[in-house]
Amino acid sequence: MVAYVYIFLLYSGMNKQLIKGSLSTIVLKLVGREGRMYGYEITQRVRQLTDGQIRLTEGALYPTLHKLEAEGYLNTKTEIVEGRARKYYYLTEEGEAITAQKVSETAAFIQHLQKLLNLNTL
Amino acid sequence: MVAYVYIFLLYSGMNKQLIKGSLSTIVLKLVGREGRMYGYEITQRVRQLTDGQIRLTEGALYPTLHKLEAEGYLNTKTEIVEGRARKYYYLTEEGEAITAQKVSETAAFIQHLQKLLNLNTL
DNA sequence: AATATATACATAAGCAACCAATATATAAAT
DNA sequence: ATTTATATATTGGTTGCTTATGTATATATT
Repeated sequence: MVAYVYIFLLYSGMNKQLIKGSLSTIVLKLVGREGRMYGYEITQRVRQLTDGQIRLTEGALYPTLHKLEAEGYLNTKTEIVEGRARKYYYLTEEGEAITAQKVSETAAFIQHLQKLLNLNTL
Repeated sequence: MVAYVYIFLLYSGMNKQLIKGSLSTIVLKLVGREGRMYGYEITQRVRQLTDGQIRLTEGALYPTLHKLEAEGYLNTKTEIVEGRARKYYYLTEEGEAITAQKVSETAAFIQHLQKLLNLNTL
């Protein structure tokens, strides 16, 4: 007799739409605190720091990185590592300033959200 | 002689993009805890609870209310109060369930965001 | 040798959510 | 008479994200 075990993987779908405007802030902050990061590394770091619950897709990340670079908040340096190109991103001075500003705005917004949703009392 | 006082109102513009997909959650939660609310009242409550820092515009609110009603999460009852029509919104049973779910998802997201932005240590 | 997985960057199409502006209308205040 | 506050609603536009696709190399598996 053979026992068949059916494993149902229920992908929650709850992963969706949870970034919403805070993506550039997250990217800037991560790059700032690690000194330099490349795109793929950022996706993995976000996944790791959120226990796999937030998955940063490339379609969202790369346009955001390019935009932040165009705005003068990030600089790049491409290196070849193990046969593959890696594009490292660094904060510019302006990038450091805007990061601090964006992080504090997000912190304020979180406070408001907690008040509106009665999360303070939890 | 007449002294003209020019008052320059500098609208910060920082009000922008601060709702971030949490609008329907906020609306549902507020209506749920007050029992019933009408649109204008919601805009004023959000403004009051956030010390004027989050301004919920009508162009965002009314489509959201209509959508939540169409989805079966809100019911309405129109009353005439002091000559003006007021459209009160109530949570349906489904609305109560989805509110609890959305609030806990938002709470989880806030936790992730705080970790990514190093806000825990503040 | 062939295939799959992980690494690494990137773009295109499309949709949902939000903002700014506008519209209508009544009541109260100046 | 005009402005402000109350009250609901729509339209047009933009941004930000998702899904899907594309390219390419290195490593692991079969």
